[in-house]
Amino acid sequence: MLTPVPPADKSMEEIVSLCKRRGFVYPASEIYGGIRGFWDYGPLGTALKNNIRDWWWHQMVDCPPIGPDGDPVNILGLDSAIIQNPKAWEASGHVGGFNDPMVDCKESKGRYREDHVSVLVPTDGQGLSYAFVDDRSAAEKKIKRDAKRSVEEYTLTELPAIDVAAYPSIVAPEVKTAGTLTEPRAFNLMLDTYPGPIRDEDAKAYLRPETAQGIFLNYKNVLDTMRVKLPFGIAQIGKSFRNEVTPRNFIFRSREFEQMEMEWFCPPEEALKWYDFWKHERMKWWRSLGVAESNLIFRDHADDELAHYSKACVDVEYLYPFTAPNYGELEGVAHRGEFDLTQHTTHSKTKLDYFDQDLQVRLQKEGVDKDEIKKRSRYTPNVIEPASGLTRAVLVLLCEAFTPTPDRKGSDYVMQFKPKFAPVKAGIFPVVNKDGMPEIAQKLFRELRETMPVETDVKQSIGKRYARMDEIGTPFCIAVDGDSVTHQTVTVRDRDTTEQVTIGLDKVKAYLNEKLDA
RNA sequence: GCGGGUGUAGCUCAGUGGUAGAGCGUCACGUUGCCAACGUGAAUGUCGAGAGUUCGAAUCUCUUCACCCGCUCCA
Repeated sequence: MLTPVPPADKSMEEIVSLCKRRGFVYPASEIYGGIRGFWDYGPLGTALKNNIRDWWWHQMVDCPPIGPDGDPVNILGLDSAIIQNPKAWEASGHVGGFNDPMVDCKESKGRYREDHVSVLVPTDGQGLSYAFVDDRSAAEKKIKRDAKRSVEEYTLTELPAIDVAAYPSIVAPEVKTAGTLTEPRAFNLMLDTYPGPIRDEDAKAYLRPETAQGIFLNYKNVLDTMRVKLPFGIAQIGKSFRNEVTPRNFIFRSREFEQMEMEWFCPPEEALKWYDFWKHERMKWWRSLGVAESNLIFRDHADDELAHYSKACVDVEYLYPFTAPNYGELEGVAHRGEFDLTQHTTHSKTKLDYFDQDLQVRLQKEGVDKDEIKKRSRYTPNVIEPASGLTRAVLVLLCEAFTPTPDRKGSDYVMQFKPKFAPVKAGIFPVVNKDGMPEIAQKLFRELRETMPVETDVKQSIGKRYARMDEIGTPFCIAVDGDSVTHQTVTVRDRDTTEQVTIGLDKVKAYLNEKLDA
């Protein structure tokens, strides 16, 4: 068995190079020089991604876990459009909140949101102005010390109200000299597009920055058409797009990526229970991918870190080679309260509440007052959202599986994917390309490929063929030898131990199926 | 966005102004009896892109693009 390698000792450069060399991930539009923040998934990367995606869907939608009270949970699938009515993004807060113009300071290298910067401007218009973000006293000190004037002679103005032409006379926060601020630049976090044959500003629409909103937009449809009761979930997997300021770290932060999100709708008083439930279910799921426990942690968000919509949030984090010894974000489980449904109710003028008939009946039995029942049985559900990156999951499995093998003669790397997620499940090789062996291998190959991705190869030495399979993480290699001809047996080689077992030719399929199911 | 680094074959890299290279990988043929064996042969490059200097540029200059590291940002 191979010794596990700590993520900090793995080289991203080697991982990226192996991904290219073996067809996992290519730089997007490489022949044109690439494009920042975009990546293409090659044949093996696509297979790996699909395997992870299918497992998520299987565990989330088709065969979800039993809930905290011992009842089966109900989650429905959805595939909403990438482009929605732009008003949806105003309601969600993405249009208003993330188009903030930023100013840079050439001196301090600081970057500030324009609307966060305040400026003390001399009321008489003579001399320099002094800017600050939080620390007004620092600006006042500069006034006394450098301008040698009284603070009373200045008027407080917000930076957005100041003309760019006046910037040269502004002393930026944290610096002493004036004129170091650049003009404000808009950072559009959403990519936009113009549906329709004519480019018309009024037709501007956005590529979704998250799949979640498509779920909220269809909450009422699902409720009206699918005979569901609270609590229930809606799950969706799909592409999202964000204008990341700095795409970095291979496929970790890219401008086009794929998400797996589930919105869990529940009565407000149950929200914390479900938050806790999904938090731990999600961690279980990540472990089920074959990720070592020690490489995964929870990180609870501090209150001041919480997004505008969120009441509580925890990240599942992974020990990426490029963040080590720190962990980096992988999945967020957020308690979104009723924020989203309320926002969309307000903006769309469509009721997105829930009439709880079970509660109505229960309250009637308890003899609760009629008006009280009416009031309490109609409410806006709370939402718990486990949201993870599918493309980040691919990255995690690539990093986790990547194992340099200096001890293994000739072989450089083994990708230790759990068999369930390996792009190729088995290689079928005649030990030599003669004496009836290739024919048997070909027959076995044709039989296995009916149900699973397998490869066969008759060229070159057997060792070389094993090593090639190791590098793409194929868990099993089946060698057809002389005994296959005389006794109808083959040997199955384990990728991680290189140990071999001899089994009957007719047992191969069952043997592999058992291992792949684990 | 800032600072630093890098860009030459699929991968790793050598090549500092004068004919485009190596190792590995890939392919073909031979060999083969379980771990990148061996032999012979072959293909593969607009030297990231564009412009300039020069008789001549992978090499010098400028611009640009991409990647890496550190800041910054990250609903």
